[in-house]
Amino acid sequence: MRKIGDMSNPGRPQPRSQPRGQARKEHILAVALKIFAENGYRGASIAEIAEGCGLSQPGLLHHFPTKADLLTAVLEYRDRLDAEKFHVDDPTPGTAALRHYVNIVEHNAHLPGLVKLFAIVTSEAAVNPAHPARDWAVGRYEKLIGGLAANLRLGVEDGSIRADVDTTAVARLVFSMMDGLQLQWLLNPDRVDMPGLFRTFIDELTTEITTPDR
Amino acid sequence: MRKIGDMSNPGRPQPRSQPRGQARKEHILAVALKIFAENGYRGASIAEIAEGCGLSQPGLLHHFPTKADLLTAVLEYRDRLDAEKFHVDDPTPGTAALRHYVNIVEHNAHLPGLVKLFAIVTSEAAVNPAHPARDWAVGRYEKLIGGLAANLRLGVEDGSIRADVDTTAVARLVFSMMDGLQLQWLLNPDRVDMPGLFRTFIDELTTEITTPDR
DNA sequence: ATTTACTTACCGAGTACTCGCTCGGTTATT
DNA sequence: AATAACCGAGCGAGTACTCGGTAAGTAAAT
Repeated sequence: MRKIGDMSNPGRPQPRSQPRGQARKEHILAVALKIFAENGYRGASIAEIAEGCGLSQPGLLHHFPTKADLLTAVLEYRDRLDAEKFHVDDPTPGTAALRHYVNIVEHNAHLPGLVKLFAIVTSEAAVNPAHPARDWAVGRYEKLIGGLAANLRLGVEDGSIRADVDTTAVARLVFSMMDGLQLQWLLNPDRVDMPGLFRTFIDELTTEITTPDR
Repeated sequence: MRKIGDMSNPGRPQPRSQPRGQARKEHILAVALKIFAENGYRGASIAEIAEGCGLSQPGLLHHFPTKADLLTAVLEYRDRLDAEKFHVDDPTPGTAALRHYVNIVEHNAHLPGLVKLFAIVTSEAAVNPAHPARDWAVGRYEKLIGGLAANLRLGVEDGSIRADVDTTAVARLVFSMMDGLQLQWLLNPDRVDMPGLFRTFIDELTTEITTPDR
């Protein structure tokens, strides 16, 4: 715990508590994201990231003591930002939850850097059990799938979704489709309409799992 | 062209034409596959592959002059083997083509090494335009999607598949689902029933695109 | 208001190591 | 005699990370 708030001019909005290293840190995270995204973990070098920040190598390592620390900081930072933007923890019962992810995919279509980061890091972690982001990747899927499945279960309870639907299985399919489409889109952004394809998938899925009117 | 066959003992079945370097080469390809699969292109080292073959580094480079050559040789070798095993170019009209891929996914569930190789190399290529396997990845999707779409179009022509189905879009969705499920399965093989999930997806998809009986 | 004590934010130089790849040569096969 | 199949040694570049230091800022004590 540190006491910082009570300085002489409380009126100034000021970056809040963090003196200035915080701004530098966020800058580093932004640069690191881009370089990790295009080269993966092993392919990215601390030197390159440092240079992109106008720092020396030891200068960067002052803020993030190891390369693995830097990667996990980038991932956590992005997760935190995303959790704020899309309030993923709010309950959105039923098929509305599915439509929510259509919006996210549309949003991601304008952020290839982010998509690349998640694609490459997830694959690396999937393929190499010792990868520094392994726990992150496993936990991320758990969180995503658990959250969507919970929302779908709410839909089952209120009767809008058929009772015989395996909500976890559906959630897995949804995120598989998201990730698979991202790969094709990154390889061929002009010919692959990622949001459009995902939307048709979600539309068909929605009509399938919705309780039929009688 | 090389003339080798006419040696003194034509009765022996012998590995066919290639003297012995061919056997060594295939051994190298098998070892390289495993190491590329678990570390990606950049993360894998020629030294490690050579050691796994009982060769020195220059000894390996005698057979494959550069690292990129070795990777593309591995990928082409696998493609050739797969094309022989699953005769992908045979026309299998209609939804039978979809069921064919269910079999392949079931088969892949016993070959995590292969799945890893394709997952990591595809992601690397998707994320980095200068990746040595970029053309391979783009061309592979083109071939897979084109082939499946063509088979689906046959189904449209013979009336078993609805005429308003966008066959290319459906093909893209199928392979997206394959690749996305592979990631989740690699991260969590015990909890993710990859073939089962893919089969339910294909089943639902099949009923959707089939012409309704009237 | 100034000194003292401490922390933060860096950098230059270097360590020990790995990387892909080459050169010059030897051995085995045909 | 010719070619294929190697290997030992080494090159130049890059790797993550460390060491020892400096300069600046901050907080409390005087």
